[in-house]
Amino acid sequence: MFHKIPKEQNLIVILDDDKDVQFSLDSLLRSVGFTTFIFSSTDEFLTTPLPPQACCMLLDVKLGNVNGLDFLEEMAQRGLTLPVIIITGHGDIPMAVRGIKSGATDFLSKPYKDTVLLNAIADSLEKWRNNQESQEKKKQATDYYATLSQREKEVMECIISGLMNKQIADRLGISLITVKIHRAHIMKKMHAQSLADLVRMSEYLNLHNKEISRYKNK
Amino acid sequence: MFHKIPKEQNLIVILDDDKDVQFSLDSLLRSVGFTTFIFSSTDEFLTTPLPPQACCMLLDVKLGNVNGLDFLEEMAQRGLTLPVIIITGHGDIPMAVRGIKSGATDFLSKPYKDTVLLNAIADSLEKWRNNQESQEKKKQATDYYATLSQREKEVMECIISGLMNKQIADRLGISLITVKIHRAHIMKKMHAQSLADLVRMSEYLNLHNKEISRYKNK
DNA sequence: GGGGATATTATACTTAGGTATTATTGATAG
DNA sequence: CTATCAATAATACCTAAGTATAATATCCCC
Repeated sequence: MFHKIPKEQNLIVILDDDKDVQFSLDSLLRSVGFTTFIFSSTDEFLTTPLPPQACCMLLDVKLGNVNGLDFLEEMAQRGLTLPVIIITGHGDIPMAVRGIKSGATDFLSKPYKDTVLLNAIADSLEKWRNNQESQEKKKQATDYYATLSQREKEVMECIISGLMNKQIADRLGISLITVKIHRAHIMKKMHAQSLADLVRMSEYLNLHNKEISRYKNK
Repeated sequence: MFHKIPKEQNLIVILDDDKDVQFSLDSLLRSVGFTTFIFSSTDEFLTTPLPPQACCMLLDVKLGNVNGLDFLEEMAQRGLTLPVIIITGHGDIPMAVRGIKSGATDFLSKPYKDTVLLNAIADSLEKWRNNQESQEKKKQATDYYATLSQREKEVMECIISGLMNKQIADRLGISLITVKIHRAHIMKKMHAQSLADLVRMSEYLNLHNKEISRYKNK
């Protein structure tokens, strides 16, 4: 199934291997003004670049020989943060529990009313909007961090641990002035206006030793 | 399954208005080494101080004329972070979805096997342990923050916004030296070893203007 | 082999941050 | 009424941080 990638807002991704379901979901969503982006398999979805306007996915539990719930967990592992509404023909409570615990924003069992689906989508949109900001920050922090050299990353870890330049110099076995230069580069590359800024940005990264300062003497 | 239940985490809270259910849950849990703390109503639970060993709650959906799911949401609003396993006699998917979305760690519909419940409790314990650390940090940060005077709180907001002492002095209309003194008091009262520490602690608080520094000139 | 990025260091200077001491004022609790 | 705390401020001193300039060495790519 080929679709031109929509450029509009409010793009709903449909991942379902049943043509009839695809058609009826597509009809409903288009009738209320959404754009759809339809996939029949997880592979098809994963190999297609997703437009940034994508704000919600409708995911079937039964996708050929792929379990939709397994796939949901795989998405999370891949860092795909698109809100997902799970739709299933034969759902039960353990399945619903697993789906929500895996991060789905809703779990709908057929038959359901159109309004229920549309409400679920509205909730997902809300969640999407709320996540956009922190997602953006995380992405930006990650991108900036990627431009740091290895040494700069080491110095940055020390900085956000609360170490003084002198201590950093000792730890890395370099001179004080070198630390200062690295530090200046870090602030510039990370686009941080202040140390407080840098520390908050680092919270979006996965830097480990955040608590060194708590164990240092005095 | 439970090789050893730590004494610090052995208390299961049961909130169910059915005496028979209370008895059977109590028997099962005691047989595997847990201690139980049984309540028949939400009022009874809310008015009784909870021992720190409490690590998990088993919550019935039907509590007289109180809806267990409503109560779960109320608990969250009151800041009660005890992991909750919902148990119900007549559950359906929407109910399960709501329960998990409201923060329950599991949703069990009768009849269920004992092992299912015990597994759910084990998972809750895991969650409880993971939450303990950040809960502790948040509580500590909040407690320390509460000891700050009004002026010190104002200065602290400026500090974590990334403002320099001079800028803080201008903004608050006080002298540079006074800002420095406030700052020293803040670091001491907050038990922060470094500015990075203070910024991270502030993340556990609900201080608003974290992004002032992004808008300052230069 | 030259250009560029990275890493390093030095000197010199400026600004920012932290500490100690002392002191005044106003409010509040005992 | 007095003691304490909060808030303010001045002086003086010291340390930490930041900036500018210049220089050296390595490594990799074209």
